[in-house]
This record gives sequence, structure tokens and C-alpha cells, in this order.
Amino acid sequence: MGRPPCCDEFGLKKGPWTPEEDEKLKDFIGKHGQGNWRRLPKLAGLNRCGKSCRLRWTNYLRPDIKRGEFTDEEEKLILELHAVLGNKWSAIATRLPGRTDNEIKNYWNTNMRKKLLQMGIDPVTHQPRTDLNLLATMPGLLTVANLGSLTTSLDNSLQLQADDGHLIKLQLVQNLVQLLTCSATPNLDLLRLFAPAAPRNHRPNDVLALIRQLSSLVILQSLMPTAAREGLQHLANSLSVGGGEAVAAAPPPADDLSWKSTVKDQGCGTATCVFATSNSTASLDSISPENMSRSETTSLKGSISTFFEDWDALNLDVLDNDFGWKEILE
DNA sequence: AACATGTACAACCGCCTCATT
DNA sequence: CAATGAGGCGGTTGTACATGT
Repeated sequence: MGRPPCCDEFGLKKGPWTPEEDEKLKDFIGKHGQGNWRRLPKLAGLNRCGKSCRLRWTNYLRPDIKRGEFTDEEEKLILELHAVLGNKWSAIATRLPGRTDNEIKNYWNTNMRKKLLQMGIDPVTHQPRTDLNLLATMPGLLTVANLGSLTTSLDNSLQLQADDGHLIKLQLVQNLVQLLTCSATPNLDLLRLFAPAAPRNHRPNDVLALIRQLSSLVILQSLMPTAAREGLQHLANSLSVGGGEAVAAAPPPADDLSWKSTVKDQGCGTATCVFATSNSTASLDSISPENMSRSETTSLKGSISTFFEDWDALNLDVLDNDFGWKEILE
């Protein structure tokens, strides 16, 4: 073909449009409609190429163009459509009335794409990234987790509730563990970055085991609602000064990190806290005292106190290091 | 206040498809 | 069937504005 670009014609203006040019274009199309873009500039008295006129009209001057921020619904729709259509911006634009392909493309490139990358989600495949570049996204992911204002690919929503920051933290930790465990021969130097307190004579698999334990604790804390943590801490404090009678169910199985603890307080009745890592849910439910088996109760005073002592010790001695496990926890 | 850096978005560029000649 | 022209699309750039130092 080899056809030269129309804007190469001598003397045609390029760059930003002036209000006067906009008026001329609007007036002409208002009177004559959209026709031959090639001839339009001359007929409308514009020193522009037809292509430039078409772009200005379709992307900016068209009366049905919707201006302003993208709504949550629009973001969600763009995400869903992009997952199916890819960078077919014009096709995506047909599903968003009043939005132009250019506007959607710009919004994707400046906003949504970055958000997905920060979350460790590949903006092309819409799948979690598992490559080593994930490490580079850690600081951003942490920021995102703390802001709690982004999405998961699971629910295709860009607007998270406050607690959804936990999901991002979980993804972060899960990705990290996946990253560290995917290799058949773990790199000891890399592993030690994440477990600096591991004894020097530990072998890679020992260090790996420690990291798994740490990540499980992080996940556990991420799942634990703040109110439940505070409640447990409050109970532990009150128990330590003899403020109530505490009862607990059997200790949790060591292998799955789930546990159930029942606390009976003389003043406030009984509460049961159930935390389970297996299905990524956490709940705090109240039960009546009669539902409790006397035989399954033992003093919780020591176990709650021990738990928090251990936890504090972990924060200080193992998790507080340059890599930022403490940042994850907080 | 001045400068550097980052962000958003309008506009451009090059290529492709399709209708017409 | 090949050449040509017009419209359209996606990637990229330029610039104004915002924010940080």
C-alpha cells in the first residue's frame, strides 16, 4: 500500500485543539452530520487533517460522551470484558455507553493495569503472577494491602471492603510461600532473607520449614478479626488478674492450624471463637453456656496468656527484620 | 519558591481491514 | 485481481497539571 499519513500534508495544524476549532467542527457536524472525514476539514474551514477531526469528534466533542470518574460498576465491567476480549478497546467501549475506546484504554493503562500489577496479578492473563518479578511488587503489594482499596481477581471487583485487605495479605503470603517452595533445590541465601533468625547450621529444608511456620502464623493473624484479637487479649488480661472463669476446648490439631477456644466469663456469658485456615474464613459466635460440655473444658488462662506471649516473642525475635514480616503483620 | 518526579489524558502515528474502482 | 482510499484500531508520545523534595 504505502499510503502516506494524511497528516503529512503540508501546512496542516497538529497538536491541541482550540475552542474555536472545536466550535467549527461541532457546527459543521451539527449541520451536515458525519460524512467524508477526508473532505470535512476543507468544508468546515479547518486547517486539520480528516483523521484528526474524526478523533477529536469521537473522543471529545461527541454530545453523548460521558465525562468524569469511572464508576465501580464500570471498572468491574472493564475488568470482566478485558479478561475476555483483551486489548480490544473499541469492543469494550461498545459495552460502556458514553465511554470512548481511547478513554477506556487510558484508564486501563494509567490505573487498572498498575493496580493489578501491584497486587501480583498479570494484567494480560488476569492470573496471579508466579514469576520472580513478584518480589519486585512486594512493597507495592504491602501498600495496597494497607490501603485496602483494590481488587481480587476472584470477585472481579475493584472496590474492596475494609476487611478485604486481609485477602490481599493472604495472597501475598501464599504467593511468597509458593515462590519459595516451587524450586526443588531451595536457595539458602534467598530463604535466609525471609528467616534471618534461623540458626546458621540449619539446612535449606529446615529453613523452609521455619518459613512455612511463619507464613502460617501470618495467615492466621490475617484471618483473625481485630475484634476477636482484642477480645482474646482483653480476656487474657482480665484472667491474669483473676477476673473470670475460663474454659477451653481441646487444643487444636497441630497440623492444620485451626483451633476452637471457648471462653466463659462470669459477667458476659460465653463466647466461642472459631478460626480456620482451611477455608479462609473466620467467625466469632456466641453460644449459650448450656451448649458447653463440662468435660471438654479446661483452664484457658494459661493458654491464652501463653499464646500472646509466644506471639509477642515471635514478633520481636523472629518477624522483626529488614524484610518486613512485621509490616505484613501490621 | 524552585525544581524534580509522577500522573492523567488528549492527540498522534502506523498499521490493518474493507469497500470501491 | 490489484491498486487505492477511507475509516478504524491499538500503541505510543507529548504536555499540562499535581505532588513531593
